[in-house]
Amino acid sequence: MARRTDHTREELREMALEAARRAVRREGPAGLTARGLASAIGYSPGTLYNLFADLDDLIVHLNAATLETLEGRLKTALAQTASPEASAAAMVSAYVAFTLEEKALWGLLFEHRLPPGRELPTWYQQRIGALLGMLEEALRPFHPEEASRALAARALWCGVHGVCSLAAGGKLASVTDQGAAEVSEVLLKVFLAGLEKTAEGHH
Amino acid sequence: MARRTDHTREELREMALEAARRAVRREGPAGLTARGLASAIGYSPGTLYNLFADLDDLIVHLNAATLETLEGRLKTALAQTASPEASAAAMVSAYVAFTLEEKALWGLLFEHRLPPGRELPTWYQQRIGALLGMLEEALRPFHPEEASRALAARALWCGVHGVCSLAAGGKLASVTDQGAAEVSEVLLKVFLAGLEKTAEGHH
DNA sequence: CTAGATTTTGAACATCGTTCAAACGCGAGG
DNA sequence: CCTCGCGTTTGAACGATGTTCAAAATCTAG
Repeated sequence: MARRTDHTREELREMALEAARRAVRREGPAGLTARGLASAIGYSPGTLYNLFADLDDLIVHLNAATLETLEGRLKTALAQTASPEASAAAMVSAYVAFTLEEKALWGLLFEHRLPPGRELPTWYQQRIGALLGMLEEALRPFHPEEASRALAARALWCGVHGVCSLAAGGKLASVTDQGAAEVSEVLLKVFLAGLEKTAEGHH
Repeated sequence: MARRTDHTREELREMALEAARRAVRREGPAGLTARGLASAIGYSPGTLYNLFADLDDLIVHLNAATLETLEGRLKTALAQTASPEASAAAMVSAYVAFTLEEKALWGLLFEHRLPPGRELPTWYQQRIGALLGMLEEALRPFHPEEASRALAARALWCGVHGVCSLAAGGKLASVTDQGAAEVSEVLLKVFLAGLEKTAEGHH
């Protein structure tokens, strides 16, 4: 048993990741089992360990793909807008929409913890940084000061992330899932209003 | 072996929860094992299942205690302030401080997911509602309109929660942990400024 | 066609949550 | 003071988990 030419190594990795995606979507993170994934792609558990160091490594790659998808969504959302207000609103609503659409994958992306001692790859952190950069750019018209804009962007992004985090976990209690859009919209509007006000104050 | 009078049932539950606390603090959620907890309190694994339905049930009770502690922190923070600005700031900084102080417990509180089908107890949701109520009350001077204040409070709380969530997970990237305080402070200030501005606009 | 290189396997190990019949110790009734 | 019974505690057992690795199987080069 050693079918060499059934699939490329890269194909196998992709198949495993897709199987993982399906499992997470269907049963949550608990559905991610080595044996389950292996049988889903028609291989034995041991083969998975030729493709990835271990399940944590597989999850990191899955998360990277999710992050890439999210990045794409934000980019297209941004491309279809004209005014600065619309850009910011589009980014936020795209972020929220993606979260609600892919609750489980999004949850895995931000809640997966590596065992202590292991660090996230640097390109991973860089991707998150890129997301922040996009938001920071969208915030430029509202906050001309170069120095503190990064901090403001980070604050706003954290805020929206918090809404998504609670919504995805079903911990917004009495608020429906639809409510996540409303809450984030309020957060954005009030925050932008605050930015403008403080900008006025500095002139 | 059936030492009846060693400890009350309630004492046992408390011992188990305290052992769980220590384990989570030391090794994260992964450190929570039935056998580990049992040996930590000097009993056998089976005994744990006389005290709690299962590990998920134990975690829910642990989270309830954590939530209670957090609630207490916010209350005392609130009691030591005079002005509305100080109240809001005190609540936010108390929330952030608790998060950084108890990263693992806080993470367990918000990131633990029950297996699908099981719901969180209602008193649990009510406690979260109480937290929101405190913040909403602190926001009263900034946002007189009764109707939308709840939404504003929720939005702000989600925002602060997002900062904490990313900070506790070490996903604020280049920002140090100390940065969580700064980010949340910016979020609060800008948000409050925005609230005042919109309030002005409505009169 | 053969031999070397590589991929794949699946049994094995340790550990996990959870169950439950049996063993045990304490308090009440004689 | 003894005994009986009830409730507590145990720990072996079961199924499932992640992970390893020697052996088996297949492909490719010569």
